[in-house]
Amino acid sequence: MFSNTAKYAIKACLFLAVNSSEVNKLVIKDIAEPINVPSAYIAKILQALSKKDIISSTRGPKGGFYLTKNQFQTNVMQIIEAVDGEERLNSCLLSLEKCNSDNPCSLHHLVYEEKHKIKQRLEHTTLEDLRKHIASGKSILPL
Amino acid sequence: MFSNTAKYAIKACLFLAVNSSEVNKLVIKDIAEPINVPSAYIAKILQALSKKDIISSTRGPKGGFYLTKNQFQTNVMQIIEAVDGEERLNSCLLSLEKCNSDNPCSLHHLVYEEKHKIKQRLEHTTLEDLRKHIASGKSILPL
DNA sequence: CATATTTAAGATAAAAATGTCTTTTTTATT
DNA sequence: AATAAAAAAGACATTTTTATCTTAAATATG
Repeated sequence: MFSNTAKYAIKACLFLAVNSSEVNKLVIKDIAEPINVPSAYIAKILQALSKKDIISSTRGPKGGFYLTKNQFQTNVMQIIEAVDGEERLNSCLLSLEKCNSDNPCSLHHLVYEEKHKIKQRLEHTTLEDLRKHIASGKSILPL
Repeated sequence: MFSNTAKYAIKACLFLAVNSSEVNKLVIKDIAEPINVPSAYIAKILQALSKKDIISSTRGPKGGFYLTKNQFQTNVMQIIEAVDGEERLNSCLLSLEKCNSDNPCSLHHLVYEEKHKIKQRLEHTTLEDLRKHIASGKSILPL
């Protein structure tokens, strides 16, 4: 479905959404530990996310990672695609080059509809949505 | 979702379902080429599937791989689990150890229902079902 | 301006997944 | 019995993913 790296990326963004702001930046170590991802590795991922403008960072003392107001509106799919690329999530279950409803592979009908729904949900769910969800106790943060 | 190896395994089983029988065994080369998987690699996968009794094989001249009548009733999930293990498909999207509806990770509600449906379908779809589906032109074999 | 703190960048390493090659075992056929 | 055809088994190689380490650049603060 998606890579470990994508999971890590989502975890980190979510952690930022809950715990950071432009005036409360978080240093790598303070992200890596609670989300339980090796810090040198999450550093690389954050770097990539920052390059793609999904999160923000500033260097030096008092620096760190954080989300701008706009970045709270990033949806989960954007995070996944930023690290995994478009291909991965859209590829056919049997790796048929051109698998679609007109030319379906043998598993197409088993998953198409649900996969589509999941994708829609990921696209329509923003970090802010998830943050609220956690704030109201509907899901848990422990990562 | 699942590994490349699992895709290959499904392709190979499906190809056997359509093209082989106890009296018409297929040699590795005749499976590898049409499904477009390196023959030494699919050989290893077939070996593993055979060990788990998902497909059958006999050695020597006139030998090869095939499905017994019972084996046509194998469902897709069984094939996936045979090569990927139970863990992979069931693991939480954010790798929470114990993620369930009582203790949901932040993405749980976005995917749970659909993922469950997909799993059910994979469990309820047998090679024989897929074979019929292809025979009646509802999906295509080219793999 | 010097220093300390922090991310950025780049190089390297380890592990896992994918792929290949060689030898052994089984078995049908002559 | 000898031979040839096939899978089984095991060793090895490559690629991709995951992880680490080191150095450079930026920046706040005294």
